[in-house]
Amino acid sequence: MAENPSNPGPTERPLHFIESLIEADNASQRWGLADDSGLPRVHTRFPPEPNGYLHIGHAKSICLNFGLAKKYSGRFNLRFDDTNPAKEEQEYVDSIKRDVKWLGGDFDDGPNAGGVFYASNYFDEMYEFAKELILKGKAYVCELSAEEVGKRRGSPTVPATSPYRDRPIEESMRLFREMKIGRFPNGSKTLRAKIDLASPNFNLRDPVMYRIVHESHHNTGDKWCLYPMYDWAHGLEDSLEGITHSICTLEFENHRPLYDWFMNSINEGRTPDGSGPWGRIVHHSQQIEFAKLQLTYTVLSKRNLLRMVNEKLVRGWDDPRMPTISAIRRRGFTSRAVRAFADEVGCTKTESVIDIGRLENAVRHDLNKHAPRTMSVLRPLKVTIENWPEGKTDELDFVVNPEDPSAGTRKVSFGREIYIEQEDFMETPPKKFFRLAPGQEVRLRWAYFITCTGVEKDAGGNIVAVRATYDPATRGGDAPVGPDGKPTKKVKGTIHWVGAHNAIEAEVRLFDRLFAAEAPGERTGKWEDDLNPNSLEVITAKLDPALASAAPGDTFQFERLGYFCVDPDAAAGKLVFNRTMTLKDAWAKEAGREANG
RNA sequence: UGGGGAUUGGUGUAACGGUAGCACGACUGACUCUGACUCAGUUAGUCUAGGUUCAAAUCCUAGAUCCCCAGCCA
Repeated sequence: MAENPSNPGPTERPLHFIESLIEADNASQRWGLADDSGLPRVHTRFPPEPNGYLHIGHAKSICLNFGLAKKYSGRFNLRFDDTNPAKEEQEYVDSIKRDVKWLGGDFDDGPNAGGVFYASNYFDEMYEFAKELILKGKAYVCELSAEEVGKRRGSPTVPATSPYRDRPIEESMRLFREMKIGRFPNGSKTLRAKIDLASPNFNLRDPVMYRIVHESHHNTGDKWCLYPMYDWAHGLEDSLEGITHSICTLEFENHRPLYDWFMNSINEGRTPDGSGPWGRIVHHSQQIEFAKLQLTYTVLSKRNLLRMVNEKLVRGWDDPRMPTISAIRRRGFTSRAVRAFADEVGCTKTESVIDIGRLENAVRHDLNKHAPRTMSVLRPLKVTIENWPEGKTDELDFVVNPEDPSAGTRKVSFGREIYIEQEDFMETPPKKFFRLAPGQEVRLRWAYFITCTGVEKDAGGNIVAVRATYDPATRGGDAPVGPDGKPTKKVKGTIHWVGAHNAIEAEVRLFDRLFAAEAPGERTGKWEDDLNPNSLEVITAKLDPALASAAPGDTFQFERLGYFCVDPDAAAGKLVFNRTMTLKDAWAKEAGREANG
């Protein structure tokens, strides 16, 4: 993760609203001082439910939460909010840990590590707190079925009802204990908070705190058949971990009154020194909501991503076309680029949709600085240099990364037969086409100037090969210098090439956006209708032989084409590359303009 | 027809009663052995209507539009 020291890093940007809030808290020492650093306490967390793979939207949250801990010398926890055994799996726990770590969220290592936690490890404490609420007359066991509760829910102006609301405390206590030891079937009873059945905020209409689920849990096994609901559990998790700023997305704004009600109810009757019947006051974190990330040309919901995987619309969770963290990692995005992107798009309460181009640019920007270059040809066209001797080769210097002088140079081998890109040749070129054409001279990068002398076609009239002559005075790609010290000739175009005598072949997977519409599903109501049929093209390319030793995950720029990385599918003797991202292409734009008049 | 939020160029995002700024995109141009990168310039905005004020994106009033909420999901 070492940044180039010559890179000044991200420029100063103004504080966003959460940072302002934290700085105000720090100034007033609202959360006290940390024992180790003596600095104002800042403790954040990322609390995923392990029921799916993390995606780029989660990345924004991870970068936000970890970034705040880092910025204010605080701590960052990874916490699995695993309160629903029916949906959660160990596979997801493992993938989430890997993805958070990859993004730089160092939850268990380094100065900001807070640790990894599981809501399910707090079930005993939560159970005790629940009994306290029953004792305080703030919770009761309800025997309405889910269906009946629905019917009795009321409307914005009509209150809800429950016939069990005023049952004696002792009775609720007895039933709650019996719920815990498995005496009742699923759905037969719940523990409900006694708040306000007439509240216009439905979350306060006596919400369920516990439901009975006879199902094995990935962490606690069969110890429990009683599972806490999100609203009840979440504030307690934050409290137990000493979280200062409990950051979540906008849809939880309506839940904040409930979050606070639970904490205030627990603290009712508690004292700072623990005197009195209920003990010491517990920590009450502040919930803060921000707008989650939305992207053009992208579907970002766990439910729909799961469908894409299950219905085999993609090859899996880590199909490089997916917006999951594991997919973009496989595709070759760097976590550095994702972090820069997350920082650039900011953090507000405005629900905005970010142009996917911003993410793509962040990746280009990062890889431009770091990716070694190669010359590789995706769609080969053979060129024979007629005035180059048969069998002779020439070893020429190639600059590994012009953006990074320390990367140095290496050799590339030139010969009588080479491959160039099909689209770098036109028999009848338009005006601003600076590449190879009959009678037209171009530079072969780092090699020689060549002039096209002829075209070979098959019976169908398709171009199958090209003939050319080279200028021996241009070795290395430099035009000869005249007596005045100036180049004697200039060419407008420089194209890449690879020697036919030593090129290696590899599978290359060309990805395009998974969706062809800016807002998938907007047109017909079904995002499936906007799937891009051309989101994957697999070709066999002619590569720079230096790539023969590349290992999975290695990233390169194929000059003039884009960034490519080795896919894990690669095996000994069988290279597979993913196209991470194309380069910007001003010529494509120009050519498109000409085509459209 | 209840409650909770939001609204500034094409897209994001600042400005917290005192010159509407920045980034991305787009468009020009410069540079270039990657039609890349980089650099310079241009473009374009305060949801609407009233009001307060010397002065309003900011304060007040009324309205408009969009998002969230009636899971024993999170």
